[in-house]
Amino acid sequence: MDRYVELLKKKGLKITPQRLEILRYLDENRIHPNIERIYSDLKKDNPSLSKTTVYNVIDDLTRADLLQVLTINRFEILCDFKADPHHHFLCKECHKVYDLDEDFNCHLLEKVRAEGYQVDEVHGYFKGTCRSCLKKKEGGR
Amino acid sequence: MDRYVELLKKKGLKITPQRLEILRYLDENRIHPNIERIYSDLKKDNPSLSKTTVYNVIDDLTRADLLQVLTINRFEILCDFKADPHHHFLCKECHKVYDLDEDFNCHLLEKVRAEGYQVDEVHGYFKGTCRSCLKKKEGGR
DNA sequence: TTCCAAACTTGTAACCATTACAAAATAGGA
DNA sequence: TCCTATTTTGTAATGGTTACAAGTTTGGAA
Repeated sequence: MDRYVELLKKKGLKITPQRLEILRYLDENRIHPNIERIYSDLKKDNPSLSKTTVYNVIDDLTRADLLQVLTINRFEILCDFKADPHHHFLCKECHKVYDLDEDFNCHLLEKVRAEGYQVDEVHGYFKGTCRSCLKKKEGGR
Repeated sequence: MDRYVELLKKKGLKITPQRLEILRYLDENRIHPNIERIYSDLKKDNPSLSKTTVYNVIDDLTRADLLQVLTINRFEILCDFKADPHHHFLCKECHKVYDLDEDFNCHLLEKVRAEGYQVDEVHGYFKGTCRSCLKKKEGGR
């Protein structure tokens, strides 16, 4: 069975050509495209594709944990096919986004610098549930 | 001399009441407010304040490295008075943003979990200049 | 295989945060 | 004190994202 059909089934999402196309596109093009880029690239072979659909599919797939959305800059949302968690480097000159080491490891910053990147900013964003909300949830049971 | 006057002077920015107010507000209220929050809180004592000014001042102060802008979520820009670099935790339940350990240290993730946070996502965003752009810049000289 | 309800896609219209702009006000050096 | 560049302000424009409703498709049930 197609790899992407399988991914969708596993998550209980319906199989649609649009979802398959977008999944395949993001898997095969690891360029962290924004919505506009995804839309215009796929529109070529799928003239009936709507931008609303791109938004909807990205939302669905992100909620299903098949993609992640990068908010690395304030100007656009970038989409990333989700395999192992990994970090990112945004070049402020060419605006390319590079994938970094998959681990949130010791001395990652030093390693990134050793690889020749000039690092001006380091943002670490953890997301989840804080202690007081966890407590509230337990209490609610 | 006022601490904030000094900061602005050091960066070669003109001293204006609006810039001073916003700097003071962000320094004294480490709540990572969005633009709307800054505007409405300061509007109380400065009825003539314009939202455009808040946008302008945040831009100026960020470019001068006195603030940093967090793009931790796709819905809004959060502002953070810039002291030492530090990381952030976004609670997806209450939407609070917590400051974390100042170092990009060994086993930060484990430490965050040990402190009782439930971590679902870890984003590491490095920003600067990539190797090929550095090379281009050298060549351009 | 056919049917049907729920889910999905599409296009348009609405929304709203951010930016552009021009006029008025201010800062700060001469 | 004066003058010019800079900053602030309010309004209007912009444009990415979302809401909505109609049409289409999916996939399970009969």
